Amino acid sequence: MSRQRQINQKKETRQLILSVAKEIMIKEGVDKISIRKITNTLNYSPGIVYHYFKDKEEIIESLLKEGYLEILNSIRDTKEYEKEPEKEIREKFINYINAVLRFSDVYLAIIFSNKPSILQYTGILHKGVSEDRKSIKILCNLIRKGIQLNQFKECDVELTAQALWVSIFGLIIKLIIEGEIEIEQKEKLINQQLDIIISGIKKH
Amino acid sequence: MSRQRQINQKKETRQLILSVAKEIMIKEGVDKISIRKITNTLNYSPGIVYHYFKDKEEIIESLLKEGYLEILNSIRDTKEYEKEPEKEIREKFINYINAVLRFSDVYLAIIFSNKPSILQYTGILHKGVSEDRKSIKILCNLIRKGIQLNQFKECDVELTAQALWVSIFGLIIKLIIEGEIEIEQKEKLINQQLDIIISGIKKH
Amino acid sequence: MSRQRQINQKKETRQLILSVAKEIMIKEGVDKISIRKITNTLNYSPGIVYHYFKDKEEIIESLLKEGYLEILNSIRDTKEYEKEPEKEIREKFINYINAVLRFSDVYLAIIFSNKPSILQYTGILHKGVSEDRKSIKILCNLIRKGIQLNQFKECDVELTAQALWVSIFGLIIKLIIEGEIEIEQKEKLINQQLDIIISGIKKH
Amino acid sequence: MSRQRQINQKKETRQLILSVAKEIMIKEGVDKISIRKITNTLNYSPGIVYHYFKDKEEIIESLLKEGYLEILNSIRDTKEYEKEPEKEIREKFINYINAVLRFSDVYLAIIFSNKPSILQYTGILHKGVSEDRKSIKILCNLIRKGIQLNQFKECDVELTAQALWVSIFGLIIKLIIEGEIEIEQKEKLINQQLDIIISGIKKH
DNA sequence: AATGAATGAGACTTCATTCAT
DNA sequence: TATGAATGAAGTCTCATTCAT
Repeated sequence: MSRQRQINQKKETRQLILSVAKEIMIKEGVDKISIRKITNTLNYSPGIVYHYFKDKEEIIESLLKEGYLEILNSIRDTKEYEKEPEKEIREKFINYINAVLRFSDVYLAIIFSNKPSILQYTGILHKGVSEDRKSIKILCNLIRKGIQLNQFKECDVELTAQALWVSIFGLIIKLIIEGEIEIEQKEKLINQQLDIIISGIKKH
Repeated sequence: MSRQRQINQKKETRQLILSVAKEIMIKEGVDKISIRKITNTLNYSPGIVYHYFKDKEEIIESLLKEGYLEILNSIRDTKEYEKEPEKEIREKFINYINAVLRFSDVYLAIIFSNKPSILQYTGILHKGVSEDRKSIKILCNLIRKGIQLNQFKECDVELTAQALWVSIFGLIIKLIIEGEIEIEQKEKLINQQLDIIISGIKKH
Repeated sequence: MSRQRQINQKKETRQLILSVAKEIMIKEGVDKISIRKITNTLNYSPGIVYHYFKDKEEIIESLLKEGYLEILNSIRDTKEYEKEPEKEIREKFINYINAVLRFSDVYLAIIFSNKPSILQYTGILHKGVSEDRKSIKILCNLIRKGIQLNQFKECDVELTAQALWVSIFGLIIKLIIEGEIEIEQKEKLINQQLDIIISGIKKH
Repeated sequence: MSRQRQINQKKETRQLILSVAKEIMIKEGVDKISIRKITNTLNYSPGIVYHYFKDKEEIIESLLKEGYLEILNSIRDTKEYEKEPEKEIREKFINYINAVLRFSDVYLAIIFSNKPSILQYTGILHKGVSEDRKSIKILCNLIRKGIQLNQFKECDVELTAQALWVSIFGLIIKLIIEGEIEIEQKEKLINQQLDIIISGIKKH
């Protein structure tokens, strides 16, 4: 077998393990992941896992980082609307909501991870967050543009961005936890949420 | 021993078990609760627990229900302001936030339980929630009053109540998870959140 | 079953576990002891061990302490010879040698454990040992008496006690390891050892 | 590649494996040696070891034999002092102690090995040992010389050699097991040991 | 000569639960 | 009402070894 072939296969098996781990995480939660469950599903023996991962921790971290990347990637490309920050905010949030809901279990796991290595990426309530969290920075810029265009009220921009973000975050978490919401109701909820918070920052 | 005496003592022991379970939950999280840990702490033997509870599941459920009641109780008594629904909403939410933060671990455990028996008390996104969840009902009433007084915009009252509630919920969760936020920043965040969502429903 | 009966049975089972552990220790060495081996031998399930012992460590410690006590007990009663420290030293060492040879396997296991919890009882080379190890203290006193009686040379008493002890220790270990030594040869070796070290500390 | 070249390389790799095994043994003890640890260190794969050694057992045996040789070699070259057997004995013992302490783990492993192939080299208590154990023979000769020079007392030479050897052996074992002894204390102990046993055989 | 995937056994430990007493 | 002995399954991890490549 060629070297490349081997490396690929190794990656594939890693991926296989991760995907089973992910299934478990989705069905039962992060800390219900167990090496035994994984290898039973794959008809492997427990030991072999340690050929691909240092320990269980590494599996979980890989899992979360992977999920996080997936989410980030799926948000990346939203259009810009030169003169319509409101529209852009709506669209960005809708994209974010959808991306997160697609990886909802991973998202929950990330958000509620108390591993420092992950925590450092998820904090958004501190003062100065707009410097170190890109998504908040973008949101701030949009709000600022809206103010400049005389569409939004004067305000503390960062605090406002945090409030908007947190509002949407609350909705997302609830949508994930409650799970089986009808699609129509879900869309109504999302729209209502956006209507209210945007109406809350607009000039009248 | 009189029948009544016996029943009382039984309740006391149940309560004793629950209180130890609660300590563990707060210190280590819900699913670190174990019968062993409980009985060790109480200098009881493991078996006896099954005299008071069907199984571990029942302990946890009792625990969460109890905690939930504690939170609800601590919100119940807020003044009513005849002509100022806005003020009343603010006050109720502030009370709620404070109550929850006082029992934050229990709250997290409850919120993130996806046990159906608990979800039935915590779900608020479904249509018709204002019928079966008292706090949403109250919120709806306040919104309705605001509309009648021509202070709030016409809207789908239930959807609006849900949006408001979810906004605050998002903030609470973030406050709990991020933990060490300066008190000043915390208050700014709370006020901003309330300002925006209320501004979002007010007539202009 | 009466309370006392129960306690006795608990002790018996503890003892049962210890005795199996001891067998393994003697046959294969201390760190070949395993919970699995113990419970397999007893047709128990592994878990039950933790009902009787905190962990493996506790089993081993109990084992060694037990053996150590057996040895100590068998040395305890030696006569005192008011004016003949030399004679007393000889007799004490001979007693010690015999006691140890009676429990030789346990002795080896104890001596060659480098677990701190055990070393704390067996270490004798450190400065100040005469304060915390009784047998060395006694030896020191005898040497001191010999010096006062002008029978022994002036010397650093503790260091001398250590040297004597270690000399005998070396002989014991060798006797144990080599096992099948003729009794006559054995006695010659013991006497020679004593002759030389005592001659080594005497005044001439 | 020439046949010779191949053989050489094979030997080198064997040696490489042994040296890593030795490091592990010294750091963690003989029975913490594992094929995995060895090959991880060498960036080899586990399987390859079985190309050079039949099994783990063979590695350990090689290791011990090698270590034993090292110890022997490091003692071999001590000067001879024509008229001072005492000085020579001291020096030989000091050399021996140092050599052993340098390979202490190997020494322990050898001493407590119950593999017959090794046992046959380590017995020294039997009558007639001076015929078949070189180091004892040398010691006997030195003692005999001391007697002839009227420096040492008349005695059973072999028994005396055994006593001396065993005394030092006891010290060595203790030094190894107790491990962290301050260097100053260590030297005091060694000197005291030598002083006493030599004083014990000298004429006065 | 060397790799690396895989196994199967075994290590310690924790747990929920049952059951005779 | 309560105990405590016991199980059996599950948890993570390490290891020696084999084998196809």
